[in-house]
Amino acid sequence: MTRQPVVALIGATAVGKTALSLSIAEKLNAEIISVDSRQIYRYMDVGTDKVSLSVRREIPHHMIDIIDPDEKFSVADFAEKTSQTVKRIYARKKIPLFVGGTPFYYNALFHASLNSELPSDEDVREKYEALANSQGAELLHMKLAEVDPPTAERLHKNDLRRVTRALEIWDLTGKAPSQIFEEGEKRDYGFDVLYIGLSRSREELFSRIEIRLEQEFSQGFPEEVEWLLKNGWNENFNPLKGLGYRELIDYHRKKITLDEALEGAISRTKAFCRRQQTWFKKFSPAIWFEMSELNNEQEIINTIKNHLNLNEVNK
RNA sequence: GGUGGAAUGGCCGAGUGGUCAAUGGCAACAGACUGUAAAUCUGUCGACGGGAGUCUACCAUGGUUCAAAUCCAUGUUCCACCA
Repeated sequence: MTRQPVVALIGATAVGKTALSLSIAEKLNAEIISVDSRQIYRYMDVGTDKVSLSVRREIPHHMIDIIDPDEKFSVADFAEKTSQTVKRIYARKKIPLFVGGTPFYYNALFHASLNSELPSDEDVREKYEALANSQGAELLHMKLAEVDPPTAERLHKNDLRRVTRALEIWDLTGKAPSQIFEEGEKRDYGFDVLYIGLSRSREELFSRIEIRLEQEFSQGFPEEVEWLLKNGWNENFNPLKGLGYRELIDYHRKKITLDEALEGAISRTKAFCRRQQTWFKKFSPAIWFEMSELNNEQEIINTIKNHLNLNEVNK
């Protein structure tokens, strides 16, 4: 199978992916595919730092504004839909440029990390969640240890999310997840990625996070959340548990002040930034560029062209 | 000037004679991750050491005691109330 060479711009939140991606997309006549688990949702614009509509008219962006905050959407949905999008972009004789900070999604799309067949059922999941609520997380973990010792061993008993999901899979298939993962076929989309990693010092990243959130808070983020609440969305829907959204919901409920909300959003975003870096460290092949060094854009573009075999054409 | 209260590890804060290198939270750092992933979860967190352990620590100094973050005295700083 010949693999399709593609390029993805990765890096922690606030490193400067977006600005650079626009410039690169313009020069390469590329279309951007957002790899961002929150920009997927409509009506969440300020807090997710979406590119403006007017810019998106100039440079097409995909995987943004595709569903409402209460709709179900999984990594598998993302990977599936995205791979279709890539085909359409190529059909148009343009280049896809992946940009975003959701490592989990990259993992599914480029590293064949997902099983082809893996069922999911809301009701079954809720059954186990309810069990955990009434009987405690430990009991659930013990139950998992009975049906799938390796997975129970791997998962901490407090990690209810994963323990529940493992039991859900077992319940629906009658097989141990560990066995399915080992033997089952993986979803491979046939890409050959090169990661262009953008880096900055922690210190710099943290200060950029602060600045960005302060701006968002003064430029409509609180109002955006107020609007979402008025229209029936709340923290029961996962996307509204995101950075800043959760805090601003508390603010609108008068549980905390606006300053406290900002502070909370900042510190949670910093923690997220660290988590992203933990993932990205392991992404390969990757070439890292230090963003505080100016004028490495041409070098990045050359690297991209090289991977996509666009270089020799003009020479 | 008087009276009362408080000073704890980077920060907040619990602890009132031994089981205290000191609960908890925050921050910081490291990590896990198969359809919720901006979610969810874990570990480290006084210094030195692989560890057993050793040392230095609860404002300062002195004291009581076999033993003090905890009790006493004095001092320093801060807060509240009264003048």
